[in-house]
Amino acid sequence: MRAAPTILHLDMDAFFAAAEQASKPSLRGKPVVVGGLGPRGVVATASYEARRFGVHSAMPMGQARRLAPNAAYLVPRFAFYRAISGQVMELLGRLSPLVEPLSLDEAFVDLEAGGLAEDSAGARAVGERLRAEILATTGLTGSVGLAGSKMLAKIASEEAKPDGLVLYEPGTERALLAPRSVRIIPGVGPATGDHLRRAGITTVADLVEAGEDELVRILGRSHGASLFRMALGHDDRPVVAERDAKSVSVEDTFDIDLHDRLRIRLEVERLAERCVARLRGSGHSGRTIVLKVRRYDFSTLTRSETLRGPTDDPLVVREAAERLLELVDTTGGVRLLGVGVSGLADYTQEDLFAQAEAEAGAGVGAGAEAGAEAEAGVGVGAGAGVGAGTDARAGAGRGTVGGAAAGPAGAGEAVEVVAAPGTAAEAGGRRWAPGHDVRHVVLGAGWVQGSGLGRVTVRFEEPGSTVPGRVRTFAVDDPELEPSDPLPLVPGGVTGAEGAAPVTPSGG
DNA sequence: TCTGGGGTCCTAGGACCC
DNA sequence: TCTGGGGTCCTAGGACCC
Repeated sequence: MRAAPTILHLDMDAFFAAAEQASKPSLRGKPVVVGGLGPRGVVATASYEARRFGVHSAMPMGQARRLAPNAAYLVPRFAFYRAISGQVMELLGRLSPLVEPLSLDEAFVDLEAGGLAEDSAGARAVGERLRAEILATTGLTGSVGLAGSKMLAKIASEEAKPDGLVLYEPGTERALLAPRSVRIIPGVGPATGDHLRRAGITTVADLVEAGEDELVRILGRSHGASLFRMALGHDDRPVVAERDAKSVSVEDTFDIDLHDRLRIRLEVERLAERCVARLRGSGHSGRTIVLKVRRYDFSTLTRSETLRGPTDDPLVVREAAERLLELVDTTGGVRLLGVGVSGLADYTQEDLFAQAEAEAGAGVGAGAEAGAEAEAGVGVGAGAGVGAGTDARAGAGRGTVGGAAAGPAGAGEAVEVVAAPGTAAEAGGRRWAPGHDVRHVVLGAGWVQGSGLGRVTVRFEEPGSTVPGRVRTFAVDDPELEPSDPLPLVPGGVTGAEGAAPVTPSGG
């Protein structure tokens, strides 16, 4: 705990959805939902307009579509978000050497370590200036919480949303927390919340009254003790700039459950290769290989194997994953497979044991780098591409509706951005995923509004314009249309497409 | 149209060791 | 011929977070 509110928590507002609205003028002020569009997709972020319909993060996409049928549904563009995140983190880095990113859109900053603020007034000024800089640099809004501890700073930023700043004076913590639900404390989720409720504890004041011994009895040593401290407003966790990664993993949920044992094995091999590519990309090796299987009934199990020493050899990881698969009964079907590596060594080291084993096992590791590029840029990510090939497509594609084919969106215009659920029309290896950027030889920059039935519908507009652009439909194999990189949100800004020449938005 | 993907931390039992 | 007490490693599962 510190005497001045010099721990800052920044949380960008509806980040993915806001980034999409900033880059697509026709979506501003409209409900936008970003997430997996497949039959098993979930919502990653809903814009505030979509939240009014009851749509929220982690909700199954099908449910979101029922609640907000006229919202725009987009696939996430991670490379784009990462670029914006980089700009924001850069601004935070100017405030203090101690910046702790929690995700692409969230971070703690220790203002005391930065020497920029030593009292409430100073901290507030820094926070407001930061918000202005973020808006000017990215075109997006973020909310700021300031307090004497991480927990309170985070609660403050939540309270500040959207587009606000809240500062809690040190000393007020207990009174402030007392009437709130136990769920406001980070680390208290649905299960712990239920557990406590059954014990008659629903508010933070109840936690304090219950006392540490009682909480330890209910929740266990570690959780109980830390929860009691939090309830009192005691939290002296430091802002930590760099934390070493502890594990690397990849997983895929399949559009349709997998039954064929050979196919399952093939997918495990592919996942192992992707996992190693990521492991190597981060400069690590690891000792423990983990296979994750989610069955048809959503029950999830893991099997792991620890090697004698760390490895980053694709063949070693793949063979371990295959051995682990042999331990799992997959009758009934599999909806998810995952491969992970933990017990990371913080440097890539040649592992003699693993090498020897590999050499003994089979012709040494060719085919290794294969999956290496998989991660990069593209950002189509999220489950797409998984079911490719054999899996059935759900239903016939409802083609994009161009109801709004021309002109500015009048009030009430539905922004229909829909392809056949879970699909992105594909032609010549090109995927027209909803929301992704394209360029037309004649008409210029635009984005995919939807696709299906051999057609792709594009709205031609750029971040800088103030009115929605016009919509045109093309054949998916139209040679004049090609995928392109994101345009900067503000003139001269970053695009997420390294090396791409920034294009100044029209009218800028 | 029920439930993503990438992480972290904690618990608990058994093996093993001193 | 009924019991030890830690500490550490490994495995499996679960809660939680964004």
